Parts: sequence; structure tokens; C-alpha cells
Amino acid sequence: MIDPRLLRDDPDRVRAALAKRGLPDDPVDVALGADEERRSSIADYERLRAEQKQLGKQIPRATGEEKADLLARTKVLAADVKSAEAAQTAAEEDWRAALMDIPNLAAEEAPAGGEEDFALLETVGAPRDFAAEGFEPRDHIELGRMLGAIDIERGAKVSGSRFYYLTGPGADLEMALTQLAMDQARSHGFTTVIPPALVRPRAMEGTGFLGQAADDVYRIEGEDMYLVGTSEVPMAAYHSDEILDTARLPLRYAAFSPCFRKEAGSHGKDTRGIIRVHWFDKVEMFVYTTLEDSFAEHRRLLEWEKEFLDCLGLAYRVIDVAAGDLGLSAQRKFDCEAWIPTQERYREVTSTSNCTDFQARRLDIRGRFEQGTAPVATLNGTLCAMPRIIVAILETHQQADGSVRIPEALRPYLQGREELKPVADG
RNA sequence: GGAGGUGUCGCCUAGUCCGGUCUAUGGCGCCCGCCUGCUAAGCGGGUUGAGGGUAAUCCCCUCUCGCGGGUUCAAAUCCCGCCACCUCCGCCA
Repeated sequence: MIDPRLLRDDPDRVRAALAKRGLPDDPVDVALGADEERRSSIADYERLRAEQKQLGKQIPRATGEEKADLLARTKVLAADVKSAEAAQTAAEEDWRAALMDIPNLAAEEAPAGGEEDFALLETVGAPRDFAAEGFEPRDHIELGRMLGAIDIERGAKVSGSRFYYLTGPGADLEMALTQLAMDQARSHGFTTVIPPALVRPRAMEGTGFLGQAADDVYRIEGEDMYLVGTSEVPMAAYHSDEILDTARLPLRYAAFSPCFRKEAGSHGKDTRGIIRVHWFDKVEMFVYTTLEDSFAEHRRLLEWEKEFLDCLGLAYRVIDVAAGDLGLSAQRKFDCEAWIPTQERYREVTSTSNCTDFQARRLDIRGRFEQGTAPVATLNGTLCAMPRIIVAILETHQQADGSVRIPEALRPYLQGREELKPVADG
């Protein structure tokens, strides 16, 4: 939710921000009108209510005819108060709904436009040249099968398309990656967390996943509960309705959780393999800090993401995501895209967003500052999304015989193994 | 899942039976001031949050006693629903 004050004081800035995302600006006028309506209904209600309280105070002291008269007047007034209150509640709801529809204002620096309009920030490492090495790389599906690491057929049999089993070295790899990621995060002062993956609507809505993105969310039938698509959801809601001690900021958490996504509207995309799946596990960084510090913190999250990719020996590039592709909550977003040899292109493996005070305002998370309380800033960043990192590792570090060299950083978590070797059919 | 209990402005707590004098009591903590050679003690004052009137630190008003409804002229207080926690029983990893 954007700052209602900003909308009232400088609506043109909000209009410009919508335009930058390629969206129409009529929500601005809707919200402004709702704000007018809201404030006049508040004034109406409060005037009636104050009168009612005044008269009510006189009743216990009054007697006889005077009392009967007061009772008659307050009885009428009570009905007026009731309808004024209902009008006020309705106006507040309309106003809030209108405000909730407006996405966060994109950063000045974020490129304008849609998905294709990202800005390339940097390229790290060079894609491996398999032609020069004299062999054709195998894709992760084939490697996963040869190594006994990924079982896509049985995943489909049991759960349907876009499901998989990680087995043997595949399962080991996920565990190792999880521990490596958690160790890295811990060393940078993060608190490790395992959050609930099932949440109430409040958490989902507060993080911005129940608007246009609702199609992608699994809901539990008859329960009013949702499966989270990322631990950003339970971690943002973690401090909801709290006033944080600003001396303790930033609060940094590294959360491991399963993630569930319907992937509605992506039919036909990435149908093979485990690039795009309905369920995966992920280690996510989540930070609460001040608005002023959030921009520097965003850069720090990006550096920690790069540190993780670097120690896995992956080639990747970093992009500054365009305004139109930011999603509802983000003010700015950086994606790291790893080179996938058999696709011969860079694919998103991590993503970090600065949501400024947008989610904090929705979830009522404030800090106590000298001037009073104010919403804090929330940021999130992927440390390790398992399937995509496993894909990148398998394809990048494969050898001609189908074995895969294990990056040194992972070896301590894989019983010292230096490579994964193909196995006979399972 | 069943039965019973509890939920008050940071923490503890009075008030709820029997509706109005609750503008919610007191203690602790915290903040400001006084006193004191310093410290402690003592004395005085302040200390939930949100919204509206306002551009506004002052001032006025409304809401806020877990949340949402209802009854009533009037609800912390009475009624209903929900949520959380505690105790016991059942079940379970």
C-alpha cells in the first residue's frame, strides 16, 4: 500500500509512476474520490457520536419529563449514529480497497517498460565452451536420470506434471545447498528460520499475492488457508501488527521453506525438466530495516546472492528489472540469471526486491522513531532456489561421460565427494 | 475432536457478578524536572496506538479493554460468533 498522504498531496507523482509501469492512471482518481468520501463520512459520524455522548451523560442525572424527553431524542440519534457509522465503515473499506490496488512506486533508477526492457548491470564469469572441449552438453533431465538424482517420470505419476523426486545425489545436493546457504547467511548475521508454509489470507494479501497474482496461489479447500509461493510471505507477516525497536534494525532472516505455485498462464513454458515446477524448496533472505537504509540493504542482498552463485562456480548476469515487471510490492528488483548451457541462455535463479514500506503498511509493521512511529521497509532476496540451482550446477559442471564435478564449496556438505557419477538404471 | 478456564493502554494488575460517576486503578519499567558533594533513596509530572478537524510540535473531537457482530438512550461490563493461550480427556508424529 502506498502512502495515503503522498496520494493526497502529490497525485501526479502516483500517476507518473503508474505510467512508468505501463498502467492506466484511473486508480488514482478512484482512490482520491474514495479519500474525500471517507473523510466526510468520518466527520459526519463523529459529529453525531459526540452529540450522542453528550446527551447520554445527562440521562442518569435527569428525572421525570426531562428524562423522558432526553430518552426520546437520544433514541432517534442512536439510529442516526448507527447509519452514519455504517456509511463510514463502507467508505473506509472502499478507500482501502482503492489504495490497495495501486502498486508500489517504482524507483527512479528502474528502467521503464516491460519484461524485455531490463537493464543489464553486469555479467560474471563466462559460459563454458563445450564445443572447444569437444563434447555436446547433456541437459539436466538426462543428467539427472543418469546420476539417479532427479526422477521426473515418477513425479508425474504420483503428483502430475511439474512434479519430481530428488533422489540419492539429487536429494543430497539439496541438503548440501541448504546447509551451504544457511551457513553463509548465518555468517553474515542472519537468523535462520523455518517458517510455516501454510498461511491465513492476511499474510498473503499483505505481501501482495492476492491481487492479480492470486491465480498462481494454491488455496486449501474449505479452510481459508493458502500454501505460500515463497517464504517471503510468512517472513513478512512474522512481525505484522508490531512496533519494532529501531535500535535493533536491520532484522535479517534466512528462511527455508517449500514453495508452491500453480504456474497458471505458463502452459507450454518450460514443460520439460525442473526449471518451472509446482513445488520446490528455497532459502530466502528477508530483511526489515528503515526506509533510508533499504536502498543500501538492497545492494547488500544482491552481493550476498552473487557470493552464493560465485562459490558454486556459475556464470551469470545481473539485470535491473523494468518497472512493468516488478510485481505489486517491489520498488526495485535485481535478478541474477545463470547461464544454462543446453538452453544457451541466461535463466533467472535468484531475485531480490526492495518493497520499501509497501508491505509494512499493509501488514502494519512500524518502527518507533524520534518523530513517532512509521512503517519500516521490507526486502527479500533468494539465496538458493533448489531446482534451478541444481539445474545450473548439473549442466555447468558436467563432464563428457555424464559425471558432474562438485563445486569445492559444496564438498564438505557432501561427505567430501568431488564428483557425482552415472549409475546403472534405477 | 470433546470439556472447562483465561485474554484490560511495554510488563504485572484493579474494574466485569449488579451497564452510566471508566476521561480505565495501582505497581514496575522508562522519560522530564526538583532535591542531593556523587550515587542510591525521596518528591512532582509524563508515559497505548490510530484517524479526523488542520499545513502544524499546541488544541479540540472520534475510535481503541483479543477480533467481529448484537442488545441498549448508553457496553471493559450483558448476549452471540470467531481467534489465541492454559488445564484435562481423546487422537497422533
